[in-house]
Amino acid sequence: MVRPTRQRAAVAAVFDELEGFHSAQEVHARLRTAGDTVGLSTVYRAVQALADDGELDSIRTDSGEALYRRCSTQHHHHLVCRSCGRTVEVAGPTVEQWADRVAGEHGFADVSHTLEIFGTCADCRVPTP
Amino acid sequence: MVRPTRQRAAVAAVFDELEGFHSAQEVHARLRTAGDTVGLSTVYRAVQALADDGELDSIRTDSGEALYRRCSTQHHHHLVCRSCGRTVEVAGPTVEQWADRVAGEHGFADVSHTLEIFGTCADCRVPTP
DNA sequence: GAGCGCCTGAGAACCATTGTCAACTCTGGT
DNA sequence: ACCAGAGTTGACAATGGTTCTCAGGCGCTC
Repeated sequence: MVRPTRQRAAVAAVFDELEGFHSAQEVHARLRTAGDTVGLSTVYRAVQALADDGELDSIRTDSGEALYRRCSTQHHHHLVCRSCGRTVEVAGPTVEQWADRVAGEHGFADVSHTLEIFGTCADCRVPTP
Repeated sequence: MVRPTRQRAAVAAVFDELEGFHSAQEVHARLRTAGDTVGLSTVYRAVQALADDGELDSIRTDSGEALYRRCSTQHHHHLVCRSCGRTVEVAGPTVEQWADRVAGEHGFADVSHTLEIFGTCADCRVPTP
C-alpha cells in the first residue's frame, strides 16, 4: 500500500515548483536549505516511486547522474541541448510504431524503448560569420 | 602528443572484434582473460581517447554504466532482450530522418541521437497457456 | 645511447546510488 | 480512542563504476 507522507509530498512539491531536470541530490539539498529535513535515502525512494508512477521522467547525464522532471503522462522523448541543457519534449507516433513493428518482426514482445536526441539549440549556436 | 602503444592497440582491437556496446569493465576483463594485462585506468583512458577521436560511440545504460562501441560507418540501433541480453541490430532510416527533422524544427543543429529498444525475445517468452 | 615527456598501472579516492535496520507513523479494526 | 501491523523513514554503511595520484616505464627524437 502506498501511503502519502510529509516527505513524499515535499519531494513532489519541489518538482511542482521547478522547471526542467533536477537530480535527487539537488532536491535533497533544496529541501535541506528550506528547513525541510528529509533523508537522502527517502528522496531517492520518493523520486523513484514518482518515476515508477509515471509522474516524473528520468534521463541520465553524460556523467551518469540521474535527472528527474515532472512530465506529462503521455509518452514522449527529449530533445536536449548539449550546451545549455535546455530540453524540449517531442512526441513521435512514427517512432513508437516503428519500434513496435521492428521488435515484432524479430519476435520480441513487451516492447519498450528509449530515445534521446541531442543537438545544439539556436541560442547556444555561435553565429559563425 | 598521442603515442601509439600496445595497450591502446589492444583496446582498439577489442572493439574491432566485438559487435555492439561494451563497457570499459568488460573490455578490461576480456583483455585480462586473454592474457593481455592492461590496467583498468588505462582501459578507461584509452576508451575515452577513442571516443574523443570519434572512433567510438558511447551511451549510458539505465544503471549509469557507460557503454562504447565502434562507430560503424553505418548507423543503426539495438533491439535488446531484457531476459537473455541477445541483441539484434536494426537500421531505421525513418527514425533518423524523423529525429533530424524534429530537431531542426526546434532550431537544433549538429544533431545526434540514441535509441535502444527493449523487449522479450521469442526464446525467453514463457508460452502462457 | 641519452634525455625528455607522455604513458602506464596499482591502489586510493570519489561520488551517486542502494542496502540495512531499528525506530517511527499512518491506517483500519475494535 | 486504542492497538496492532505494515509501510516509511533516516542515519550510516556498503557498493560499484569512474577518476585521480604518482612513481616507474617506455617511445620518440637527437
